[in-house]
Amino acid sequence: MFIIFDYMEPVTLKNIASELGISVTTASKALKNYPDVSPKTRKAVVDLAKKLNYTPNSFAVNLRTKESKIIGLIIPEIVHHFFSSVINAIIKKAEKKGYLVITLQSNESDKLEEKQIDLLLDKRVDGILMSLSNNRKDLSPLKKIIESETPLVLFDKISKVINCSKVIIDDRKAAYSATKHLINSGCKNIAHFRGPLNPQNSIDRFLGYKKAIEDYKLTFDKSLIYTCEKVTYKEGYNFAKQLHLSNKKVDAIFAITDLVAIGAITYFNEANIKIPEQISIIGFSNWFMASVISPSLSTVDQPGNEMGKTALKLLLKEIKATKKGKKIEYKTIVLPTDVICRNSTKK
Amino acid sequence: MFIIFDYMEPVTLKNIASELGISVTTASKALKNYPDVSPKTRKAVVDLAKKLNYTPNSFAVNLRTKESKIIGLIIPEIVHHFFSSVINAIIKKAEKKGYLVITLQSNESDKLEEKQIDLLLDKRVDGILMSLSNNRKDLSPLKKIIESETPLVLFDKISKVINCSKVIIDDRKAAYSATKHLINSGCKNIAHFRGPLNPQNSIDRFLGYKKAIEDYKLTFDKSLIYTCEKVTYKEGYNFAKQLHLSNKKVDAIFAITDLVAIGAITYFNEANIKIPEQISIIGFSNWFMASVISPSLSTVDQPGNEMGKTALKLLLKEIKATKKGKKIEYKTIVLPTDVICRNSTKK
DNA sequence: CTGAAAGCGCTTACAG
DNA sequence: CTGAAAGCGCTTACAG
Repeated sequence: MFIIFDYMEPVTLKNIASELGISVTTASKALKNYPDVSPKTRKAVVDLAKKLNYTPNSFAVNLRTKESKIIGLIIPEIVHHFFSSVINAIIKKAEKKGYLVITLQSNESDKLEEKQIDLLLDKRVDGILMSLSNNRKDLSPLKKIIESETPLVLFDKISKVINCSKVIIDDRKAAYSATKHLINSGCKNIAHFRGPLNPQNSIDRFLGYKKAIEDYKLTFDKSLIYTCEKVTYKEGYNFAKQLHLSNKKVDAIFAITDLVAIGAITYFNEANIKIPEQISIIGFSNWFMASVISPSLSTVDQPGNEMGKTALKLLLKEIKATKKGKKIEYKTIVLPTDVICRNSTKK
Repeated sequence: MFIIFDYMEPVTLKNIASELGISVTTASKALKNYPDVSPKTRKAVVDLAKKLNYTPNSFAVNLRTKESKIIGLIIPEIVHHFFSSVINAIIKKAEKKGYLVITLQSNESDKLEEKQIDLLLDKRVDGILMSLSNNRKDLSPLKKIIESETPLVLFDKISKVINCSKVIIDDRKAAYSATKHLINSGCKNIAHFRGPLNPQNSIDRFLGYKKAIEDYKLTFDKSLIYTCEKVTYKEGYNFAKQLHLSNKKVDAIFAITDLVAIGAITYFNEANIKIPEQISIIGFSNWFMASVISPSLSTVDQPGNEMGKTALKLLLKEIKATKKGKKIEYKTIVLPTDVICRNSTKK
């Protein structure tokens, strides 16, 4: 045969068909294992396809099947151990299931988050996974996703009023356990470095803290609540300093996040305040660093991997159901957390 | 008018055209600002498109234009501060330029890496950005990318023999500076916790270390070289212990990575060895944690953000050139690094 | 200024 | 078992 393919042009079904003197239809069916193709023809097609390194043009496949085989993921920040491990789990599992993942980072900006939702919808991703930015108040962008019939699963930072599947931890309970751990170890005046006022997350952790204080007959003292706007290391450091210089009687801190807790630890180390003898500190997330800082940080383990996996599993199920035109029933899955005792709290 | 669109069906150009009684061609041109459309028609189309929330079907656009507007990114590990910040920069900048990013993680497995290359090529991404896994020896998968005419830019962990653009730091020089910093502060017996034997990165850092030792007339001692297979915290910890128990005369360590350095710091802290008085430690990367650990870790700043931005910039340029059928000239960009002096080394 | 037509590369219902 | 035809939803060269 003297048919030569320009090696730059990708091989198409048409090439294969004409090379073999058969129709595009048959070539397509042969490669897709349709039963109504003779073994001989099938073999010829498969062999030639392999020889020419044929791969179906995904643009054409997408257009025909109306599926992108892409999942969109929007998170507030990648450079954050918890989210890194969530992404990780999602990407890995998606790949196994034949999906690729487009990741976008809202940077805690609700405007950007909205644009990113539009980008993903325009791209016609098969489903969207989101952890909301702290400032999200207007929920219409989320409703837009749902109206577009694109399956949506929220995880970690969710909105209770949006009607979709969710994967979360019980922040209130987890914060309760963390505070209880401090109380059980003998602490009586426990400060809380909380997160911003809006996100459900930080509200729940605050409420869990408060509940524990009250249940165990300690006095809730509003002046021991410090509100981190950005939830940074720096804020942890500064509030620790502020607390110290205020001369308030405090023997423990429950911080919204390990990062904030580590900021506090750094300050107290510098100020020569002994942890946990003079002040106990417990964080939240079980970031890798928590085990490495000195003293090592007691914290609440937040299962990032598990959360990513679970969220993706739910999403894929909904994608499948949607494709079949089935009604989706939304689930909210609550993953368990553990308090991890290290050296920043007393035994 | 009584034409009603099923609200579930996405709006197409055809819908708009028939609603307005014009052709699809004209509707398309109107939205794409072709000059040969009357202002009146244009306005009608644009208004209706807006009213109906029309967005072009990207599958169709992709198929027509043969562009996916997606960039593929393969890195060894996401949960790693340096790569997180690279991803970050890439995603942000890509978004601004109208591209979305599919991220894949090779997990240091060359087999997986190959599969992922195929996935991205099958997806017909417009370009690929890669940082190679440590085990990459067979370069044919990379050549496959190049043969497919998909622009490829390697960053950080590259292969010198592959003919494509690259963004790197001068690892040898950076390691030289780090070692020199130890020497200048009075250290004479400097151990090196190096990376695996294969990756160029770890070879170069080793060579930079060795060069500095020799230039400054210290004796290079092979027994002071410890090779991390996985470049983990644990290895840093264990080698520090091994080194300590060996009773070798050593007053400094240059570690391939902050993570390894922090492992070492943790061991020495536990063993009550004073840093930097008894042993100085310098790391590599300037991971966030380096500034927070105690003592804070001197290190080499590796500009992740800059690297991500630069790599993407090069890639987009090549994508544009390829589209125009222009010849690409490959560049290798070397980004500057700095030694950051903190408290784990003497002044 | 407008539109008919071709075509991107597939998939699949249908006819034979 | 095979293939002609329609169609997914766009874009664009071309004719008028």
